[in-house]
Amino acid sequence: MSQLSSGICRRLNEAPQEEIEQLASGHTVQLLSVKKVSPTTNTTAPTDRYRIIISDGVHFIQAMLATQLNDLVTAGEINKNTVVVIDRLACNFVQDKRLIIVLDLHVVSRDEEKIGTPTAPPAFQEAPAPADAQVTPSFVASPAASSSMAQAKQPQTRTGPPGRSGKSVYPIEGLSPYQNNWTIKARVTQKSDIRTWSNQRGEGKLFNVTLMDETGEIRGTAFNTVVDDLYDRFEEGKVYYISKARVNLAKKKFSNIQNDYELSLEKNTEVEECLETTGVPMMKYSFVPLSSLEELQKDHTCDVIGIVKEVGPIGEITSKASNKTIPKRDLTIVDKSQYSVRLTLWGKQAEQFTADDLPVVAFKGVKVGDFGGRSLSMVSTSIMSIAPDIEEAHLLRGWYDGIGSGESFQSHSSALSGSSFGGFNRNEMRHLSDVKESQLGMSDKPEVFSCRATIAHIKSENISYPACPTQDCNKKVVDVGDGWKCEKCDKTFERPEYRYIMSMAVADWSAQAWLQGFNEAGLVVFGKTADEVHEIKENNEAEYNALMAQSTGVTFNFSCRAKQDTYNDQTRVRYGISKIIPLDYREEAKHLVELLKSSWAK
DNA sequence: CCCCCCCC
Repeated sequence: MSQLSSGICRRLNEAPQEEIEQLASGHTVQLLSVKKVSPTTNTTAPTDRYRIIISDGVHFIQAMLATQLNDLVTAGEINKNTVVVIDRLACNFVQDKRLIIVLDLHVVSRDEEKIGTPTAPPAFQEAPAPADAQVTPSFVASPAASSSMAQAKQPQTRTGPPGRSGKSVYPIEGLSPYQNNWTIKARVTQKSDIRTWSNQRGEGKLFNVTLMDETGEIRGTAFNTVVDDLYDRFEEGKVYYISKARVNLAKKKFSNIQNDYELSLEKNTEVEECLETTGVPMMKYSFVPLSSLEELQKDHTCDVIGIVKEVGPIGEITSKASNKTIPKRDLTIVDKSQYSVRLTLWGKQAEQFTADDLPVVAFKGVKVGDFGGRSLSMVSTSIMSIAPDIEEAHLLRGWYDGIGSGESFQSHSSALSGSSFGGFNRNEMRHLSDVKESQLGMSDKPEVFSCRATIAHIKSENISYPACPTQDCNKKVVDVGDGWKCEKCDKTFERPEYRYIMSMAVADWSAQAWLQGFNEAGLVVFGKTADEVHEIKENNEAEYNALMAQSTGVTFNFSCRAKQDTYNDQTRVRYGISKIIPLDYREEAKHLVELLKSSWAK
């Protein structure tokens, strides 16, 4: 049985803030409960938050799990009765309540019984709240109800750690709207240009910064006169103490920063450069190989690192929406996965990019597009770093200068890959009922979708046609007695080459649909050439029927093209097979495991 | 209070 750090819960419940954060590390506690906090009413679907109850065997207290630890819950690493060591925590004071946030922990043991019979610690009276406080928040208040609390004044009695008088440095991960007396120490990883806007609600100007510390990232925005005050104070890459900014709920739709909140930099916001920058990381990347870009959904963001193999000329486009002209420049980057992808720079970055010495460039938060299969584009929150001093960059440099420069690179637009050119995209799988209900293909242009379905029936009367054997002709040829004539090639051949043209009913759990398949589909379904099957059909009806029977009931992954078609004044959608892939059960199982681990499974 | 991120 584990030895718990008895007494720690009572101390966490009573100690003043500056002591709590020093109490933080090394205490062994048992989790009596790990529960998701009921979602807030806002519609932006913030990250899940977990409330935990920690016990030292004598007393128990409530705390919150930092969202960066959510994976521990979803992966089943921690749950009821898990014994853990708290490595780091933070404490928020919300008027007379304290909110403990566990920032880091590690598991000591699982499958324990509840240790001891812990009780709630004796009531403890915090320093009295100021008289102008109006709201008494519950333990975890809804962020929607937070604006009045964010204004609540708090006693300023803290002394803080050495290095900065009167201020304790607060982790970005722990920031919330419930408290306004904090100072973060953060690196500016990205600073936008000053942007102006004008709409029915008014006009103005703004800029954004992305701030990062060891615990997380947050976006900060300044408007109008604050732009004049602060824009020149921030320099990308430098570290600042920042305090007295307002913490608002982030509208996650508009940014890929991993934080439910964002900062509004205001008139009285304090910004002070910090030269002591140890422990403040330069940048956090999560690189994806260029080969796997097609697994990402269009419009999602990702981090990539590559060699800039080609620098396109500076160009200009005219935005359809705003009618503005914007400079652009396309780069082609390649990586170890032996793929290449086009990446577009905009504006100043497009104009100023000159590197022609095949540099390593890292990109954070670039947007995935589907032009040419897959493409990448810088957006305002993206960060480009030329020849960054990180391990991945050095490895890539070494690989390219050694063997990479001699390799050839696959582009996403090749017929073999790329979702918009007949590739199968697991992340954009549709159910057949959904395909039909959403009237895919009813618009002017064809639309593609992927699905998994089982062959229920193959129209067996006519599955192939006699085709011209000329490479890439494929036209139907006619029997002219002494041979087979192709009108297009104006040639007569001794024998045609049969090609599949088949119509088959497929079904998934939701619906059935008729799919049209051509030669490639037939080869996969029957495992024989159309010539061979034609031969069987002519000579052995029983064998032909057996082949048809054995080819039904088989499941495939498909990628299809839905297209409108008018025949006899009737317009309907036809689904063409652009790719048919036999199931790889190892691959399917791997995907299911990933699905079980994801928040979807909850 | 923005939130557009463009084009082919």
